[in-house]
Amino acid sequence: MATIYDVSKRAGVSTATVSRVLNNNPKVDPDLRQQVMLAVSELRYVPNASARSLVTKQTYRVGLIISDITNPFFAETARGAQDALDDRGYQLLLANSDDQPQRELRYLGTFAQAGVDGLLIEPAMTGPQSVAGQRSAQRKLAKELEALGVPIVSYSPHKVAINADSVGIDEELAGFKATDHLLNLGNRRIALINGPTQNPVGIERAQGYRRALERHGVPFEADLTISTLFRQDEGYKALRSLLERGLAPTAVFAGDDQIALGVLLALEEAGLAVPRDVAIVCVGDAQVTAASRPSLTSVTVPRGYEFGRLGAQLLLERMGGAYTGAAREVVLETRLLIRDSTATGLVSV
Amino acid sequence: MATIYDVSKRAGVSTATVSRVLNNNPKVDPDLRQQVMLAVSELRYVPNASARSLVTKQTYRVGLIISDITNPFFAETARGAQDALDDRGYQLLLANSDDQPQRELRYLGTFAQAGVDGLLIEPAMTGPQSVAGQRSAQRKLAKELEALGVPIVSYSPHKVAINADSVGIDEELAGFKATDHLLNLGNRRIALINGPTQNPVGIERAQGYRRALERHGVPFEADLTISTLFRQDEGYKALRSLLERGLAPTAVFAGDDQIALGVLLALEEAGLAVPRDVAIVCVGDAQVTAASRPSLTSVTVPRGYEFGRLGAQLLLERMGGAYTGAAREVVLETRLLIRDSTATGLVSV
DNA sequence: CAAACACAAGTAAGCGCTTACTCAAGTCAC
DNA sequence: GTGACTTGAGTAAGCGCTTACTTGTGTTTG
Repeated sequence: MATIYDVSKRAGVSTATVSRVLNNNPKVDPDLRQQVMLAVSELRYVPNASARSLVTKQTYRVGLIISDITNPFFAETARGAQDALDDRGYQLLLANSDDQPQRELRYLGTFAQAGVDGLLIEPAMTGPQSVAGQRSAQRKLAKELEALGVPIVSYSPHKVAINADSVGIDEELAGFKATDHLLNLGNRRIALINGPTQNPVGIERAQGYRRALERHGVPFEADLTISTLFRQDEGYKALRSLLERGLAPTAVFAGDDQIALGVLLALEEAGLAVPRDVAIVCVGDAQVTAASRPSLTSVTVPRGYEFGRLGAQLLLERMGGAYTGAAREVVLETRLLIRDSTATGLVSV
Repeated sequence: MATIYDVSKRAGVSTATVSRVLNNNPKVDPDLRQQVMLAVSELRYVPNASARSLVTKQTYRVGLIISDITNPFFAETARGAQDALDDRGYQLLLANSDDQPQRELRYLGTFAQAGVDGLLIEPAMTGPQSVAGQRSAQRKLAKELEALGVPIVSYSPHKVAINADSVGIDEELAGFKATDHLLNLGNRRIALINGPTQNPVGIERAQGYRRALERHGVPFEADLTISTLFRQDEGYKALRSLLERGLAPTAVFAGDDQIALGVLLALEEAGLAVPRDVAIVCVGDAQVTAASRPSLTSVTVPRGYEFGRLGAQLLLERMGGAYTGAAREVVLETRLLIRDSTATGLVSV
C-alpha cells in the first residue's frame, strides 16, 4: 500500500501539498496538482481512512440501530438512509437490536469505539412508562446516548436524549383510528396483537386502541391483548394461542402489517373467513397491505424509505453543522385505507 | 474523550501496560490489571479504533455489497452475516449496488479507503458471457477485487477473483427443474421473467430454462423472455407488458419469488386464474412462496440467512488465518415444492 | 556468592495522515 | 529602489494507539 509519503516523493512535492490536493484545497498550483494526481494514479494510492480520522476526528460513518433488518419496513429505512448518506460520502454501519435493550446498549458501545459521526436509532424502549425497572433502563440509554457525543436521530415518538431529532408518526392516533374503524363496524370483541410491551411504538398504538374502546364505551379485556414481536410468524402464533384458549375475537387490530399477515394465515388455517368471521386492521405499509389477499385495511404509514431518508437528512444537517438548534420533531401523516379485510360484502377471493 | 495516556497516569503505570491490559496480554500483574481496569471505568475510557487500526492494520470491519437490502432475501443475508460477524467483534458496512456494475465499483473504492478486513459480495456481473463490453467490465471488477487485498466471499456461481470463496446454489439446475416441471404439466408457451441480463444468477437460471425447453423439444421464443429486476413491482410490469402485447403465456417461470409475487398480482388484475389460465413457478424462499395466495410452486433456495451466515463464516476463517488454502465453493441444495400455483384442481381460495 | 537467566514493566518509535506555523519569492505602492 | 504585504509551498508536530527493545528486579545454578 502506497502512502502519502510515496506520492509526495514521486511528485516531487511535500506531503502537505499532496494532502492539499487530495482535500481540494484551492490554493495549489494547477501544475503541481497535475503532478500529484498523476503520481496518485500511478501508485494506485488510496488514502488511509484510519490515519485521517485520527487527526480530523471524523469517521464519515454513521450507525443505524434497528430492531431487525429482516422487517421490510426497516430494510427500507436502511435503504433510504443509505442512499441519502451515500450522496455525502458517509457509510452506514448496521446493527440489529431485536428490540432488546441490552443488545441496543452493546451496539452503542461498539459504535462509540468505532467512532461514528452520527447515529440513527429506533429505540427498543423509551417514553413514560410504569413497567418496573423501565425508568432506570431508559435513563441508562439516555446517558449512553449523551456520552456518545454525536448527533442522534430517533424513530421513537419520545425524546430519547436532549437535542436528538426525531421522525415518526402519531402512533397513538394511528392506533385510535384503526380501532375506531373496527368499532364503527360494530365489533366489540377486538383483539390487539402488538409488538413488545416495552416498545414505544407498540405502547402508543395500544394507548390509541384503549382510547377508542373508551370512546365507544367498550370495556377493555386484558385477555384479548397479546404482546409479541413485529413479525409474521409471531402474529401467526399469537392468533393461534388466542383460538386455542377459546378467545376468538370478531376483529383483530394488528400492531403492524407483518403481524397482520401472520394473523391472516392463522385465520385461514382455522377455517375462519376474513372479514366475515373476523375483521382485520393494522398499521402498516400501503403496498404490503394492498398486495395481501384479502387486502388489508390499514392505517398507512409512509414508506420506510422516507423515514430513512428524512432521518439521514436531519442527521447530515447536524453533522455538517448546517443546523445546531433545538431538537426537531418530524411527524408524518397517516391515513385509514379501507380494504377487503374489513369491507364486508366486497371480498374478492 | 479520555485517552490511553490519561488512563496510564491515573493508574500510575505506563501506556504500554494499559495497552496490554486492554488486549488481554496475560503477563500483567493482577494487581496492576485491577488498577488499570478501575481507571478505565472511572474515566469511561473507550479506546480509539482509528488509532488502533493505524498501527495494527486491522479494522474489524467487513463490507457487504448486495443489489438491494429491500429484497427480503438479501435482508436475511445481511442479518445472517451480521449475526455471525458480530460474535467475533466485526462490524458490517452495507452497500446497495442495484445490480449496477459502476455502483459496485464505486463501493469497492469506498471500502478500499475505509479499509475493510474482508468483503462479502453478490456481484452484479460475472462469469463467461457474450454481451459486448462484459468481459472487460468483469476483468475490471476482478482486478479491483484483487487490489483490495482482503479475503472475499462471493455469492456468484462464478469465480470472481482468485482465492475468493463462494456460496450459492446450482442456479442452472434450479432453472431447469422449474421449467421442466412446467413442461411436464403440458405447458408449451412458458414465459421467462427474469433478473437483469448481466446478472450471473439470472443468466444461469435462464440457461436452465433453455436446457429444459430443448430437452422437451419446445422451441425457444425470445418474445416470451423479459429481463428486469428481481423486484415485485418489476415482475408486475413485465407481465402486464406481455399481456398488452397479446403474448399471454400458459405458464410463467419467474426468476425469483418477488417477481412471481408481482406476476400473481398482474394476473389477478387481468382476471386470469392461477393455475387454471396461467401456471407459475419460481425459484425462491420456501416461506415467502408458501405464504402467498395462491401459494407458489417453487424451487426452494435455502434461506438468505444461511447464505449470510455461511459466507461470513468462510470469511472469518480467512480473516483469522484459520484457513489459507485454495478457493472453496459451497453449493447448497434446492428442492422443487409443488404448491397451488401449478397444482390444478387443488386451488384453495 | 557471583554469573546467568527469566520476566514483568517502562521507554520510545512510528503507523499515515492534517495543519499551524514558517519561509521564500513575488507584487505593489510610494 | 525599498519596505510592507500576499501567497503558495515546505517543515514538523502530533492525533492515540501498539510493540520491539531496554531496563531493573528476582530467581536459579554452579
